[in-house]
Amino acid sequence: MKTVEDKKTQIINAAVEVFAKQGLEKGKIADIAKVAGIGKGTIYEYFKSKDEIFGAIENMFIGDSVSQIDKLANSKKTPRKKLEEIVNYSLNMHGLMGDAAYIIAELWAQHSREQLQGHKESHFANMYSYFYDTVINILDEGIKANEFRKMDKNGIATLLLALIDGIIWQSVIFKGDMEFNLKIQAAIKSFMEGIKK
Amino acid sequence: MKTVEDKKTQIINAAVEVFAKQGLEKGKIADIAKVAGIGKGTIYEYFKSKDEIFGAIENMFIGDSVSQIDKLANSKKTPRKKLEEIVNYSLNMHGLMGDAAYIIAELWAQHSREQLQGHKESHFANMYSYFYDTVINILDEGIKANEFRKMDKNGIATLLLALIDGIIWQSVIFKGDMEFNLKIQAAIKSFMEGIKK
Amino acid sequence: MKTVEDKKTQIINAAVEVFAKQGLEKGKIADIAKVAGIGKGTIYEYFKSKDEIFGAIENMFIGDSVSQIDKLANSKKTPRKKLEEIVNYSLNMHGLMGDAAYIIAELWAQHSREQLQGHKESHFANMYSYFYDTVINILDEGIKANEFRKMDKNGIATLLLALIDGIIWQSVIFKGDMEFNLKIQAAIKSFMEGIKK
Amino acid sequence: MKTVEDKKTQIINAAVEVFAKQGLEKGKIADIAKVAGIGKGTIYEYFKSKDEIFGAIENMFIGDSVSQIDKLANSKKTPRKKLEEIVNYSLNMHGLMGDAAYIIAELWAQHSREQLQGHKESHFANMYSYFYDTVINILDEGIKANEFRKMDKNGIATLLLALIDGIIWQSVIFKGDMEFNLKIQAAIKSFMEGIKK
DNA sequence: GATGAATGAGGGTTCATTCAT
DNA sequence: CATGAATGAACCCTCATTCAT
Repeated sequence: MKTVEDKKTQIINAAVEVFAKQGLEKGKIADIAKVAGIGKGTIYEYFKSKDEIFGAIENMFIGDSVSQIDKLANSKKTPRKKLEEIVNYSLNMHGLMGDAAYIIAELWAQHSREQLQGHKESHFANMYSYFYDTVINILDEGIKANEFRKMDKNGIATLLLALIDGIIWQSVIFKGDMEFNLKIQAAIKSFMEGIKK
Repeated sequence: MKTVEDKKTQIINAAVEVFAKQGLEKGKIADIAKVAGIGKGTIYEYFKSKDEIFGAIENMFIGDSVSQIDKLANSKKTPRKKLEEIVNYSLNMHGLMGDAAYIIAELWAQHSREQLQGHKESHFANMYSYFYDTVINILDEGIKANEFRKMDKNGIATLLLALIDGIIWQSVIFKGDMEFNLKIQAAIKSFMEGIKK
Repeated sequence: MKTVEDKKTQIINAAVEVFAKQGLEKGKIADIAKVAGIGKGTIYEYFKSKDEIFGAIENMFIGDSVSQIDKLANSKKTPRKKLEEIVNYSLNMHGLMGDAAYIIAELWAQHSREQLQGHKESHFANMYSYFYDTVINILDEGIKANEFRKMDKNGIATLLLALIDGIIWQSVIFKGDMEFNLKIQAAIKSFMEGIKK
Repeated sequence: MKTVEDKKTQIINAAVEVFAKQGLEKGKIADIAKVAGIGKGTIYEYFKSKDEIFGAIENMFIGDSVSQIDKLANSKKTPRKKLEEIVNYSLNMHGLMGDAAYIIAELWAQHSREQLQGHKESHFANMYSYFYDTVINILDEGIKANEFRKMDKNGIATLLLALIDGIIWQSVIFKGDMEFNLKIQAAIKSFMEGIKK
């Protein structure tokens, strides 16, 4: 039995596919409908507008990311393992979300523009602050457990988050380049070396 | 006396202003003309299409970045100083290019999409490879000069580039947040500490 | 026990309410269903199309008007009294039919257009001719009864019908204006004075 | 040389033709463009929206009517002659404005609806008040000139305006019916008889 | 009979591009 | 060269109607 939520998900998935291929603005509602295998009008039974679809994708991405990071942060693993898994999750996200990275980039830009113009608060900024706090906690934990050396936690946390973003960002461009994946692994190792006791 | 190049620059500047405020797709040719203080038709005397304006902005950005990095890399400074200045240049770029960061993000996404679909080669990827090689050289230089410790150069270079991108990316969101600027400085310092001898 | 006719009436009433508020074209079937407290699909069990609902409203209006005028015309009152009551009935119709006056205006226009284009005969025109004959008869009666002076019956009948329409028409605009109501009473009195013996 | 005003008039004329034939809502912008012999987009160079076209038609109608009535009221004719000409002008308006009567009816209904819902003040109501005052003045003039008998001016003025509206309204339905025209003439004559000294 | 989810034709509006001046 | 009036393809969204349940 299909619930409303199922249907929404079906549409969102089609939308992600279409927007990834054509871009947020060029992606047509008609195409989303075709991909979802439903009629154009049906989409409007579940979303008031194209903008609302944007919002839903954004929320899905943010929700998924937060819950995933949460799960990793609250696991029984060692701090070092936690950090590695957070980085790897982010790395894999591109694969997990399919081509969603393009979409996130555009939503991000769009959102930031609107935020700048005072239209709305940034969900992305909130997400960031949350991730930042989470990383700080793990670092603390690691220091107390004598696993990490004493460090400027703010600097390292910022470095780590920037690293993750940078990797995602670049992976958009170097998609499918095997050599790039090796470089990333090397980068992560170098980072972890830098903070270990 | 206005050369053709001057006029093109005038249009590009107007385009950057408009696209930054409205986005690549929502930014209208009519608005660019208005901001540039010329007629709508005149734009088409200098650019064949809106897409060509996108390309010109992209080239300008890549050209500026490459020449700037080049200049820094070939200066007489110490390797450590060179790296710091490269990072700082990138950091300031957001300020230097005004609101161009939004635009770059969208061009990037657009470009990656087209690349994925086999339409054209990625200027961004080329730019990256170039930056990567430049950083590797500086690291090499630093190790030989006994300024940097022995390290996995590939990992560290990748880490550095990702750091730069991540910072730019996040600065889009945290624009104007003073605390964020402090965190960035801390992150850079942490990174430099990690590679020094 | 609800008969089919009851259900139709229920729908018509809802339709009148909706059309009065939103107009014939802007008034949505979905809203009618909501107001009627039934499902959208149910409306199509009783009416083949939106146009058929228009027709039903029109028929109801014409039927109500004709039967009412008939009743008044065939009553035992004096001719003068009859005319006064016909006018007053029309005057009150606006109140009786709620906001139906707007609807009638639009149906009228729509109908006239279709008639002009040869699509169908005008029920409104038939209704008019009937009213016209009725008034002529009452005038005759009044003249014979020595209650009305000799007159050009055609002219006076036309004048009276136009007066009624004009008042309804204007009352749409001056709805709720007390002063306007006084003016109308004065107009009717003036008219009656003009035909009395 | 075509001015902007000329172009607007050209579009309005096409719009009147289209709306008269199809109705306000069913009349398509595309059709207006076709009738005007211009491109669809061009219409939006001169009018912001379909609603603005409605407004322009309304203003044209009201402006024309007011200026015409004004001219008649301020002429050197006798009061009786003035009234006759005002009535005749209104009668002819249907012919003068082509099929505009249908349009006016719908604008009227639309406008009244909006007014009722508090959206805007009614231009039509203002026009009415103006006509009313004008007629009162003429009646006054006629009484002083011993041309009209003493009367309830408010009643007679209201009667006259209602007569005019009623005639226009009915002429929509009886368009082209010669007998109807005779009846109207008879009605006017009857009215004039009723007020003469 | 009753329902409302699904549909897609249709229309208002936008805007990149053209071209006559 | 420069212009901006004109254009029409394109697209979002609405809503009357259908039909499986």
